[in-house]
Amino acid sequence: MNRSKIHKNDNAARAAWMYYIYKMNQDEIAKTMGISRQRAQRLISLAVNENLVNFKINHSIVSCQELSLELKKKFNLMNVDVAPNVSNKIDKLDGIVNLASKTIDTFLMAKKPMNLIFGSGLILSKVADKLSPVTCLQHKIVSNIGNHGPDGLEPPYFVLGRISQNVESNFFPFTVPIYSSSKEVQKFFLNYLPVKKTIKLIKNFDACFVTIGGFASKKTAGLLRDSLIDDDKYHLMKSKGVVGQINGVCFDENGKIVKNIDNYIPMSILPDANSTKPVIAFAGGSDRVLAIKAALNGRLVNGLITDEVTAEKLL
Amino acid sequence: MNRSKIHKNDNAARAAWMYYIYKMNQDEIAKTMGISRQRAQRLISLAVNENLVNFKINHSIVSCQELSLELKKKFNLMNVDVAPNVSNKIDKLDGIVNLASKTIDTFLMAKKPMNLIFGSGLILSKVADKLSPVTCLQHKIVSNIGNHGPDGLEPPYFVLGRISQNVESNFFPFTVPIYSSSKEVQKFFLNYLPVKKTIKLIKNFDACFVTIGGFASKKTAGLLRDSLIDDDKYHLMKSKGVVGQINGVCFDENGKIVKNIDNYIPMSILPDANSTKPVIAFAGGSDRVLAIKAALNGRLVNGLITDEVTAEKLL
DNA sequence: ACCCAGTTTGAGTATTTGATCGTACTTGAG
DNA sequence: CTCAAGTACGATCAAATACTCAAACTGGGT
Repeated sequence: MNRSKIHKNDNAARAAWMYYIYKMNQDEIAKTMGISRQRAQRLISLAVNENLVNFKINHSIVSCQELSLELKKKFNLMNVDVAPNVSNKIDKLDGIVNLASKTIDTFLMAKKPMNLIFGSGLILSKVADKLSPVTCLQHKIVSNIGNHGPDGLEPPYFVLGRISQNVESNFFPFTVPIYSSSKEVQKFFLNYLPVKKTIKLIKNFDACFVTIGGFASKKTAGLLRDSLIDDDKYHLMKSKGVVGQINGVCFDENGKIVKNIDNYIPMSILPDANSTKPVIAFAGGSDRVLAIKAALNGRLVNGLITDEVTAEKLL
Repeated sequence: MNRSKIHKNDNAARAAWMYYIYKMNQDEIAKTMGISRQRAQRLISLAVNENLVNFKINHSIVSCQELSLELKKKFNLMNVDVAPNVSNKIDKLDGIVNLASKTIDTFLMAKKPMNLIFGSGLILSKVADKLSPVTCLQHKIVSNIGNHGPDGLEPPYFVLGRISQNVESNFFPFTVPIYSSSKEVQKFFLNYLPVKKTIKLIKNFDACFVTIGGFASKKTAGLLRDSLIDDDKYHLMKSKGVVGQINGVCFDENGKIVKNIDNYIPMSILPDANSTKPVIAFAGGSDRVLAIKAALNGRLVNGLITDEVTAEKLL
């Protein structure tokens, strides 16, 4: 962040204080700051867009709270949050994203140094964009999914880069392919010193955040949609019982990892099932219910942030 | 909170979600919830009034942060927060109140059971009104200032009662007069079993929140204004070097407690000076600078939440 | 069943906010 | 220094939001 941006954000934050805390209107703010009303308006909306303002709803809506308690009990989870649902016109993910970013914010605020592991996925990248700007040099922020696809391309949702837009910390990308097609390539990377060091960080994680990808149909399978795999591989995987994936690691309806898929060796290092450290999934949508349920049953994750409709379907 | 209020708040929270998180407008919200637009508007403003919505500004305004660091250093404090200043038309206390309520919220959210001690004063009572509604039966919320004035009246800012409007917890009022005019009365209360028990809780505090009252002039001296003392006593106190008070306990410019004021034995139990536990004062206003400085110098408190102008004057 | 006091409701209206657009200013390359 | 591209600005207008008030609805008491 450069000096002028800090200065601008400073003014934006001040305007936001006046607007949201002191409940002044834009005219008054403009007068106090000696600027035009429009400028005040723009500062306020800048503050909101830059995530300088956080809206937190304190009241746990009864139905959401009930759902979250039931989910906690049924799947023996540490951490469940359910965002209330809304008309289907609105992107449901916004609610999950909001709760998720708050959860991550609290981890980032912690004084105790931690290794925080981030996977990949649409929701996670949206969450990354919504994190509050903070400096937390005490932590290490590590990716546990490769940073290039089969053809060398950056994968569609490169979460670490987005986090670093808002958060000042120490970032460790995972410099391997998302999956490798041969044991030789896999072996090379696993023995490559920088990678070995990152893997050590990942294995010593304090909290891990992932999304869960569905596999129900061609349209809803993220791996396929993002051209990380082709049609043939998709069908092969389906025939082996794959119902979902986390970071490209595929699992069946019991949440057991499906290995031995020809030419597909996912390189992501996931926490072991039944971890005692928080492994929190952000996921929702009816096309993912099966995948989420499988991941919970297999105890691949022990925390979930989802939306009301998905929560109901999981029960 | 009765059932119908919970139900109403539920709807209010839902509307607030849609408004502040999903960024829907009132028309859309009304349609989704099947209510009129006006009703949607009322639900949103209800949510705000009932503190169901929290506005948090993430960006630490550079000048405020600098002030807070300087204060921390100069007075060797654990905890300083400075609210940005604003036109003098607006009540400056709002900023302090906002930061203060957030600080207290985090204490209330803590899982670890604590004895949280609350004093008295205008700011504290405003803070109490702004606390987020939570249930925290793990804590004990204790008053360390008497609950009746010299003539038996409830003192003007009865903080505990206000807290209990928002917070579900275990409350322990301090059932003594604010001050007693004779050693006999003092003795009686100090030996009265229920009071003894409360004193034990107070002495075992985990965090203590107070305001600092000024003494600069007749108009600004809270004790006098609230008719807890009369003119004669005010002048007597001034002549003994009193510059401020916390919970009615008077101190001089070095923060030393002034005792031996005829017929005035304050009954409040304050933490010892130099406490290692957080003792946080919420105070601002130019008429209190002297009092605040004295309290900080005497290490009667080790944390301060104030506003920009006051912070500057303290340095 | 009826009444009354206190709420709640929605239509109408005033105020506030957000978006558009042409102009002015800033910046950086040549 | 000049020009082009991009950015910021404020006037104006459309949209959204907050307020007011009279009518309708409560529900507790007779």
